[in-house]
Amino acid sequence: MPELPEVETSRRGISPHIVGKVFKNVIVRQPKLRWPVPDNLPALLIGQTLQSVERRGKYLLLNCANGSLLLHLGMSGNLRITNPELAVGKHDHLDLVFADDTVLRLNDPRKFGAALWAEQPSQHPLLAVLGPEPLSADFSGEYLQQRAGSRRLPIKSLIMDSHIVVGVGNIYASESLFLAGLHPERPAGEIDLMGYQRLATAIKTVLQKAIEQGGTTLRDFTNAEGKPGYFQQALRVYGRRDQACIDCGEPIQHLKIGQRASYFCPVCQH
DNA sequence: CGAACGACCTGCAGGC
DNA sequence: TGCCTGCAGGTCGTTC
Repeated sequence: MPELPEVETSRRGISPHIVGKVFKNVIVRQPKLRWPVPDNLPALLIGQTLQSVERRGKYLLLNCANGSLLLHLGMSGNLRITNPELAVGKHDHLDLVFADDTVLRLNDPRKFGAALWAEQPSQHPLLAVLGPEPLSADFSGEYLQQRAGSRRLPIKSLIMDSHIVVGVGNIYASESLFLAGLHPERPAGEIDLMGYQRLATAIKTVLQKAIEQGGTTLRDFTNAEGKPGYFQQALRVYGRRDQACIDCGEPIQHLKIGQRASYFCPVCQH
């Protein structure tokens, strides 16, 4: 489910229900996620007040006075607000129960997600190495060009590297490159400053728009809502193999780049 | 150092 | 209906 807009949407969705409340119970049903869920997580959280919910890249930080719970949703993770009466389903791995019986529940079929503890989140090894937030002023064409140096890596792989910039997943990478008119296989070191400025702007535009749309995702999310989401209208290339380019009519092409499906217009992108 | 690739895990669609 | 293959929003760790 999640790229940055989906994680941000989750953050905004859960915050009002849980911030300021006291952890009453922590139920770990499946500790084997991407990394083991710490044994002492209940002891760390119970009795603490949740002070705020922040996002860093695709991580959510549930901040308490004694440290932060880091949540990552992997490929298939989902958070929702529920209550102790509602039946526990398959892949409901973690429940955070608050004093008023509000429950924040993590469901993650593929178990690529994570629930970790950090006393100082910014120092945590997974967070300390992350690149800038794409919507911040730190992220610019100049920055991208500087990080690209003379690397031969395909540009799509570069912008999906969280050490370079966080939050650009497989869908939005294809979409951003289309907006910027850049071929996804272009070696990063070959792109000039103007190209990088277009790309940085495109990434910001695509992510911002997706957040505004509520970060709708591909299958599940839209079905549950019963509405056509952001993607049906707004995806310009992703998943549109052999369909006409919205700008020039040429069939959208499909490639594997770094093991990931990539979509682009061979006429509009160079 | 950079680049490529396997690994983690489940569910689903499509072909036979 | 059932079996098999390939594919899916992420990203770390290993190898060359």
